[in-house]
Amino acid sequence: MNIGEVAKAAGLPVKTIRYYEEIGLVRPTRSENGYRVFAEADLHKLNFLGRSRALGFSIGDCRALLALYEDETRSSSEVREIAERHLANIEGKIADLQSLRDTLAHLVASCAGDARPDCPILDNLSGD
Amino acid sequence: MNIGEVAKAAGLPVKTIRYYEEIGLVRPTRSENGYRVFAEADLHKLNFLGRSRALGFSIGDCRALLALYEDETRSSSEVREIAERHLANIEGKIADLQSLRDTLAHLVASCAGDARPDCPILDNLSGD
DNA sequence: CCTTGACCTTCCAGTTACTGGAACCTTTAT
DNA sequence: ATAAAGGTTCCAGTAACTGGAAGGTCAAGG
Repeated sequence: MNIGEVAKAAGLPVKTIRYYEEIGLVRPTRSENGYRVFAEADLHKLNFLGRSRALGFSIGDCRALLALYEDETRSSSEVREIAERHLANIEGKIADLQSLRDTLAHLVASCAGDARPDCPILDNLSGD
Repeated sequence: MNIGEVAKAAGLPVKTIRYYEEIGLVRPTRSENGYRVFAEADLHKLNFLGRSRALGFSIGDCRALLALYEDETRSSSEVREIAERHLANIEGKIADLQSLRDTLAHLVASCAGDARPDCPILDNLSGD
């Protein structure tokens, strides 16, 4: 398969796949004309990467997950650890954002949002 | 005030303040030796920026908010619009992260996390 | 007077994970 | 013959800083 075909099949942009090759996540061969040639295994890897990224795993995590996936002697605890760390991370982000949201919601609610210049939002930002 | 002093007062890293000058958010004068000199108004601005950034506003939004803050003829609706857009943005992010979290939590819960290689997390990533 | 240490300066590179674009080559269809 | 569609490489840009190198300035101590 050429890159366009594999991109469509994996649901990833062509550019992204080239980038993944550049950082060593996939290693397509090359045909005589210099075009990348992807095997089924490469497509499988790209699907794996697409799903991992969609779950928010960093490229580093994806690399580790892929290595574990290909390591028959892995222990599931290694995988789980990565996922747990990521989960904790996400929960932290959610908490941060919720706190931001609450603050912002209060500020927005307190602001008339009309033609007058008085604005509790600006008052708050400027230190009350 | 020199940059170190104002940094401490505003609770921002020195590097950040230099960066803010570079992108035109503050315009300290210079003393004869080339050192930046910050007035009270600059400190006030930096505090404003610090609070805005802490609420998650982008630099672009911060610039707009600062301009509105300094514009006596503003209407509070302009401020409120920026805040509302930001709030909606954050709510979108929260929803995305919550969905990720739910998926991840299920996956983590389904994985034994022991010495064996069987792993529902990897199964899921590889397309079941 | 000299040195030491704390500040200050500028400039360059790196971070994350791509994305856009230019310049150019290959293949396929008309 | 040519034009469209697809491929190639390489460079630059994104957001908002952050780290580090090389070097100037200033106040205090011996």
